[in-house]
Amino acid sequence: MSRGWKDVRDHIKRQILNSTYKPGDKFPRDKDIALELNCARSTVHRAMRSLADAGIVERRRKGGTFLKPEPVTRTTLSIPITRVEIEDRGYEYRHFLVSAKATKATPAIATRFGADKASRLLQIQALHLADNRPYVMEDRWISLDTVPEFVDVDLTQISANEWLVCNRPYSRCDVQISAHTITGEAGKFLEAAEGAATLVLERTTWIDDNPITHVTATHTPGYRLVTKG
Amino acid sequence: MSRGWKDVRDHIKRQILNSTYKPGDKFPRDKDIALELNCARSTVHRAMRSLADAGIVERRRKGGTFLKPEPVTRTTLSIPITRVEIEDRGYEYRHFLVSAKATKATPAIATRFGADKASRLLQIQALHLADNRPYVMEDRWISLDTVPEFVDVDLTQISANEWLVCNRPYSRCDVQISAHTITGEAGKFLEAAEGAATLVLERTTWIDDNPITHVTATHTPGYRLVTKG
DNA sequence: ATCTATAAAAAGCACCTACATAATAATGTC
DNA sequence: GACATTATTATGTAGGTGCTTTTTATAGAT
Repeated sequence: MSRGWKDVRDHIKRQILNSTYKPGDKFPRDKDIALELNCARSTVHRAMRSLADAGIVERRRKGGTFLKPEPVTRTTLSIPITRVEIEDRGYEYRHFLVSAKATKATPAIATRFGADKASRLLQIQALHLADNRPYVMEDRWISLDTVPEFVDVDLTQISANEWLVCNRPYSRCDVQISAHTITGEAGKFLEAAEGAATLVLERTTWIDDNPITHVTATHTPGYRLVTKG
Repeated sequence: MSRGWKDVRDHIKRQILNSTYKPGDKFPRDKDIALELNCARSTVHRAMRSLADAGIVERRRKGGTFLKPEPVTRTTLSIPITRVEIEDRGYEYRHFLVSAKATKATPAIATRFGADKASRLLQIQALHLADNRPYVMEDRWISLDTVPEFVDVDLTQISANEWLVCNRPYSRCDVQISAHTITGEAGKFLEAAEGAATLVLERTTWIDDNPITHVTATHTPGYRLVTKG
């Protein structure tokens, strides 16, 4: 009947499309689907897992496989190192360290990192430039408890962004995206008109339960974030 | 040595962490890693594929497996049906059809859909409300060539958003995120102050090579998009 | 009736074999 | 030397077997 796991996946997708299964419905057991399509259970398993990864289907041991009650659009956002992002667009990259100082956590940071883990912090402000024009301004907090060796990094040579991404793989990353009108200081550094809309990305990364860093990246007006999925 | 594919994955992750492999480096063949870790090639394959899916590693037939030259933060964005998003936040959902008319494609839409596929279009503007307060305004184009049955949908009963997501699974979806200051008409419907910053999500969905719909969703000021990964 | 232990069911995983596919390297031809 | 052909190689996939894990359902004990 069908040949590869992608065919099986597409077959099931098609059934979802023409309402053979409706949201919340239970699918037959992998074994039975395999029997029906004349393939191995592992092939159905592979197809179902890909559908589960895509958020289309939900699988539970013993329970079986269900069509997700409410379809969700799931897409992948790729955030490269800022230098790479700029160079990929064909611009010359430069970065500029605005300030770096050890400070006490603001309540917002303390909450985000966990009250007990927000000691020994470094706050860094930096500007990334594309062809000498402002591209993104970042306001970053770094946990020196988690990354003590960061104090030895020469931030005139490498940006905190690049050093951390390259040297501190993380196990978890939260991202928040919002829009703001530009405020005084950021506007000055970004050379943007007062009141312009900017896209702001906030990222927090963790290694196990230890916070590595939290960045608020304010982009120049007109910036677009593109995803593929 | 190791037991499951997750152990193999974590073993490799650990090696990446402590610079056993540096960006751009080539990994041994799956077979050799399997030999070294005393497990089956398929187990290594499973682990490597998960690392490839996560964007950490790159695999090429014949070529082998490489550590991605430039680490990329990859995160997943989930966009539920607007009704569900609003109800999940504990608000009462309502939607309001502003306008629906058959019109000619703008150059922007023609480019996006493909010049030859931008005939027979429907343009819809709708407002989604949470507890009777504006939540998001959508400006949508629908290809009636791809979705002819859409003309029979009663948009006072169900939003175009929900009908399409539930009835027209797509094979591809592009998302673009940007920030804009609110303009006259959208500002009126969203009851937002002139000049406020709004997060704008543009989505285009396709079934094979046929465009289904393109939406520009303008959110109320203060909206935050959250991802987990 | 309520809680608890046990059994059963379905997905998940590990391992194996065999073959397919695609990209590269080596070779031959002009 | 430039180009086409062929061989090689590492990943990708299909199929099969047998076991594990988790969760549900059931039977038993109080």
